[in-house]
Amino acid sequence: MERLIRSTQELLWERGYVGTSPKAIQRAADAGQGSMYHHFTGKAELAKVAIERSGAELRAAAEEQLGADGTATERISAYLGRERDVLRGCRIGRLAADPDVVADPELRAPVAETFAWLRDRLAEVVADGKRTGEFPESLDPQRTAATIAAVLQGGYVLARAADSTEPFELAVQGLIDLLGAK
Amino acid sequence: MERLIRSTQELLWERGYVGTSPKAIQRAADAGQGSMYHHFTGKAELAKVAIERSGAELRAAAEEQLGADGTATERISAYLGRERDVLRGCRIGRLAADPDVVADPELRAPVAETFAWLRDRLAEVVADGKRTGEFPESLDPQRTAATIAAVLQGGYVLARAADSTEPFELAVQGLIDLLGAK
DNA sequence: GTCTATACAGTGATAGAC
DNA sequence: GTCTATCACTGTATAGAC
Repeated sequence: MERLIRSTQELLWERGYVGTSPKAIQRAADAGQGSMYHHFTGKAELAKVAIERSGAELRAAAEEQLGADGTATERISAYLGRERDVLRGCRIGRLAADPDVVADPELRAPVAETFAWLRDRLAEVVADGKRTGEFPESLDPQRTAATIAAVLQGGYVLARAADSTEPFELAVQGLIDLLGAK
Repeated sequence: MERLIRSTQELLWERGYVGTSPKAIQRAADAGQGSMYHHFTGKAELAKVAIERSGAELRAAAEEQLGADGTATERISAYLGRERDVLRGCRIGRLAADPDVVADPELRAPVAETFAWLRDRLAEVVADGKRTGEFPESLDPQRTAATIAAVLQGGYVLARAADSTEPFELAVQGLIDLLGAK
């Protein structure tokens, strides 16, 4: 059951919801049909559990940099620059491309909540930076947070399209330039 | 044949490559099996033609704002702010999430070329803005161009995840703030 | 050029044995 | 709890008639 969830997380990351079949999950988890349908009502419920867990992992990973000691600029730079498997893309952002995920409120909810949390958390850090004078009073935390999150998600898209991490790194560096040159 | 290509463009946009079946294409195009397999060797070749066409359309649409009269700032703002069906996402960027597209050089090529063109074109406009003094000498055109493209692509991701255009608009506005506040 | 027939693996699930 | 059997259907394609 644990393996079913973890295998589903991996497959959703790699192939999305539409591209992931129950059979593939069972194969990857080394479990039979009966096992999967005993623990879960079907593909959708299993995916929901897997997405929720991936969302929690993403939040924990982001909090490692965003909640660390240091100035707002340092924390944001650490978050932007941390080790990432860029060409694999974002395990959560990837699901936003999936029509069946977006169409099903149960599946979309954990995706929506993860990004809502991330944007709020980034906005807090930006607001911290305004208090300390790192960022100008004119900077809008909500907008800036959305921009930061979007650069990461878009960076993944550009990198996968190019089959190269370069566009991701350029986009992140361009953002850091813009944030710093204030 | 024309209808086959156009239907494939629509379906790829909506459901991606993995989620689009030959049968669905035929249904949408109101064409039979024989017709499709007469004109194309299979799903992959038809998709390649469809992606190439969508890429050309994206370039033409972008050039409408980026190649218009006006300052660099005006052209970039017009491009960022033009009418978009945000919740549908980007017809090209969407394909970067598709494992079978990224894995097949024939399918990935038009996606890669479209974004390579877009980043170059944006970099030209940024360079124009440096010449006119709108942007500071310190601004790196390649990086900034990647950031702009990433904000759009990431904005789509955040918007679809939230089932709302708001995150897209916030991210774009945040970018405009950062570009303008120089 | 387009149609119908056919093929064979895979999808997503249910049923019942153990 | 897990296994195997079965099912109706779809995915992707080939073959051959018209």
